Amino acid sequence: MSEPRSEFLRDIVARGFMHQCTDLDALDEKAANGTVVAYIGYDCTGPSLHVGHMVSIMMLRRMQQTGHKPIVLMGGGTTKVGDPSGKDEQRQLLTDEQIAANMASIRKSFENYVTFGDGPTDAVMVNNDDWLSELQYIPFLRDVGRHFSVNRMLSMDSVKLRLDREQPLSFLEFNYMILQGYDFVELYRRYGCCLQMGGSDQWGNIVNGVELGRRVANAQLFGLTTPLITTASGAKMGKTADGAVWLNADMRSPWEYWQFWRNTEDADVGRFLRLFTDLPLDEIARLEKAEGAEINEAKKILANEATTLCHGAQAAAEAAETARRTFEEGDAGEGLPTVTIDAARLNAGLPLYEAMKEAGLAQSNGEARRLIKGGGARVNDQPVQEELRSLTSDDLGSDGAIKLSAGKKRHALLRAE
RNA sequence: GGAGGGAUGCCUGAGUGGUUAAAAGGGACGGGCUGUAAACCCGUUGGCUAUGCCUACGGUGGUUCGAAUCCACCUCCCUCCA
Repeated sequence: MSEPRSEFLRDIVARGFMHQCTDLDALDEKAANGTVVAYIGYDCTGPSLHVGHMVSIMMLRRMQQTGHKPIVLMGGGTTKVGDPSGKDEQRQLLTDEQIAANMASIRKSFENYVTFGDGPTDAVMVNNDDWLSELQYIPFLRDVGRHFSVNRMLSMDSVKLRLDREQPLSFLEFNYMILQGYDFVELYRRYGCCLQMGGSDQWGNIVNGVELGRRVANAQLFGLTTPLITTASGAKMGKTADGAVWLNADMRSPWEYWQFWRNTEDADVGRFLRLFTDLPLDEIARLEKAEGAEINEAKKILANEATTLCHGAQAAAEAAETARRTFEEGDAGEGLPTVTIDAARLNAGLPLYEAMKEAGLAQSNGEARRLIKGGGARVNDQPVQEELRSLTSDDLGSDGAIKLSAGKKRHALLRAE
């Protein structure tokens, strides 16, 4: 197809959100002529989403901005069943209260990206437990199961891969695609939802839903997937030194969030600006042209924009200022993660490794000691030689804090009281 | 139901009685070079009250001076046969 007619598709194609679509022309037609209701499904086993979810979250944002209605589907029902995939990571069963708490927490994050409400283009959040838990086995098999050919299910990638590798596949798992397909039909009936989006790994499941909709509801449904986002060096995006980059501020501070984006590889800057910020495309084109060290300016803009969306403009500005003082002036930025310890311990001489552990710069004393031994630790920007160096009140700077560093990028302030 | 094979550190995967906190690779972290980038080179990679102690090779018991390694039972997985 040439240039899409609808603003929605034009926007997401230009920004790199498009991977595959079941019927791009027909969807374009529909989006150009009216409001499209679309959904993306999320797991709710945890209280927060992370950067790996950002592409789909931004997708919903783009939708709403171009006049359509996003639905956030939470997999409360499927969570209850428990996903048997992954051999050492069987999901613990969560109680209804935990699921409700997780949903509420995730919804708070979403509120930064889409507007919830009752209007025609307001977002809604729904839980598939509302209908999945009501299902009755025999009627479900008769109404929905009859439309799934086992022959075809066996040929689906997700299944075939498992079988080819001779890995186990439980019947429960085998049913996942059916339940997911059913979600789509249910959302169509309840909200007139006609588009499901998701990562490229969801393609098979999405197509199943589209098919099922045609068969049981005679509906024309659409599926659209986003590409899997990896960094230019091929790594899956969204992990750092200590795990996932969560969106909730209490799990990952805005400062760390800002740092995550600031540390983007050169080759990814343009792509990420298009995907993860609202900046106009022509401005991004200008920014990504920067050569050499100048690209760092674009990275700062990326970090500012992404952090503003997630944590607000003030938090982003504070993180940027902390970064400027810490990295460009070699100063102890006020906004660095700060831990407070008992002054008595400092007076008595606090082993550096212990302080580093408590400041979150190392997971264990041993790791901290290795770090020191390897020359990666600094106190007030002075490299540390002795592995058993102790901190005392003499190390306190003029601002009453000791700056601890692990490597060049991870810093923390230690205050006594 | 029968026969055989397997379960090792973050992951893959060696190791079949002591020198094994466990080869090798990956990943991750740190150092060097840089631009808070990539690539490359080097180092580190169980915990602790740290020249020692503790925990660890699916689980529980046992044999032995000594077990990831041998035996018994259990759990889970795979293959073949019914």
